[in-house]
Amino acid sequence: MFKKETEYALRGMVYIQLQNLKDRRPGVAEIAHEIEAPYFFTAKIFQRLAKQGFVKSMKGKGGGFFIEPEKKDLPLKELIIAIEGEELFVGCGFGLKNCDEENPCPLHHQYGMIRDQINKLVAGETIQSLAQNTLNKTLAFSRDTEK
Amino acid sequence: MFKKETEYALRGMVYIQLQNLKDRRPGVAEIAHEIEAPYFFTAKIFQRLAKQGFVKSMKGKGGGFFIEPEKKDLPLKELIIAIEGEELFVGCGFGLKNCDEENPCPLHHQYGMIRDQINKLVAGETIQSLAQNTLNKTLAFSRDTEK
DNA sequence: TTATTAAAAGACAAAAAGGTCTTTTAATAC
DNA sequence: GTATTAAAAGACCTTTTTGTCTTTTAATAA
Repeated sequence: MFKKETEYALRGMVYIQLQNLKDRRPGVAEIAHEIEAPYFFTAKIFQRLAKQGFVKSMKGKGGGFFIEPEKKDLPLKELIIAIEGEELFVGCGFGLKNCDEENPCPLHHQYGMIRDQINKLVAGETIQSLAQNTLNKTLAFSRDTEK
Repeated sequence: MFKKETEYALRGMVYIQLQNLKDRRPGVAEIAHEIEAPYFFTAKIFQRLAKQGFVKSMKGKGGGFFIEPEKKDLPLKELIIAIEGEELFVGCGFGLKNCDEENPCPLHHQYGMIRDQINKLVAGETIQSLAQNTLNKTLAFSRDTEK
C-alpha cells in the first residue's frame, strides 16, 4: 500500500512522539533500531521531514528529533502526501486518466468506496492519535514490544 | 494502489474479453492502443500472462489473444497475485513483519478493515464481470468511449 | 578552544519497476 | 515452397525506489 519510505516515516514519527511524551529526543541511531529500518535511510528520511517542518532536530550532544506540539495533530494524510504524493488518494483503480462519474471504469464505484475509506483513515488519524493507540493498547509497533 | 503492470494487465484482459465476445482476437498492437499502454511493454506483459495460462494466443495472420471460457471467471485477485504478489492482501499498513491480533500496530484494526474490503473486491470481481459492467453501463474504460 | 556528539548535505550504488528493441518462431496466405 | 503476419524470447535501457557512505556543520562538554 504505502512505500517503504512512508512506512519508515510513519513508524519513526510515532516513535519520536512516544519518546517526546517521556521527555526524550531520540536520535537517528535509536529511531532506526527501534523501527527496524536501515540507519542511513532513516537518517535521510528524517532529514527531509525536518526540512519540510514535520519534525525539529537538534545537533550535538543530547540532540535528536522532536515534534512540535502544533505538528503532532497533523493528519497522517499530509505526511503521506509530502512523501509519496497523492495518487493513492485520488487515482483510479484501473489507472485511467479520465475516469469519473461520467466515464467510469469497470471498477469505478467499488474502488471509489475503498479509496474513500483510505482517505477517511489517514485524514482522521494523526501521529498523536497513533501514539495514544500505542500507549493505550498494551502497545506494539516496534522492538519495544519484545520486552 | 496497483502497479502499472497490473493496471495494464487488467485493462488488457477486459479489452480482450470484450473483443472475444464479438468473436474477435485482438493483437498486441490493438490492445496496447486501446488501453493506452506502451506497445512493447504490453507485449511483454501478455507474453507472461500467456505463459502463465491466463490468456491463450495464436501466431500468424488472424492471430491474437483470447481468453478460454473457463478462465474468464477467474477472480481478479489471482491475476493480481500472479503479477505483483500478495503483499497488498496480507501486509500490515505500517509495514511490520509481525503485526497481528496479539501484537497489533497502531493502525491494525482500521487498516485491516480496508484490506478486507480490497480482498472482497478483487475476490468477487472477475474479468468477465468487469467486461459485463462495461457492456451494461454505456461503458468506459478505453478509447472506445471517445466514439 | 578543543574534543565529542549528532544531524545535514550530498555523492554513490544496488535493486526494482517501467519501458524499448531486435531476433526468432510459428501460423496463415499465396 | 515463399511471403507475410503476429506472437515469443530475450537483450537492453531508463527511471524510481531503496539503501549506503563520506564529509561538513552545528551543538554541547570539558
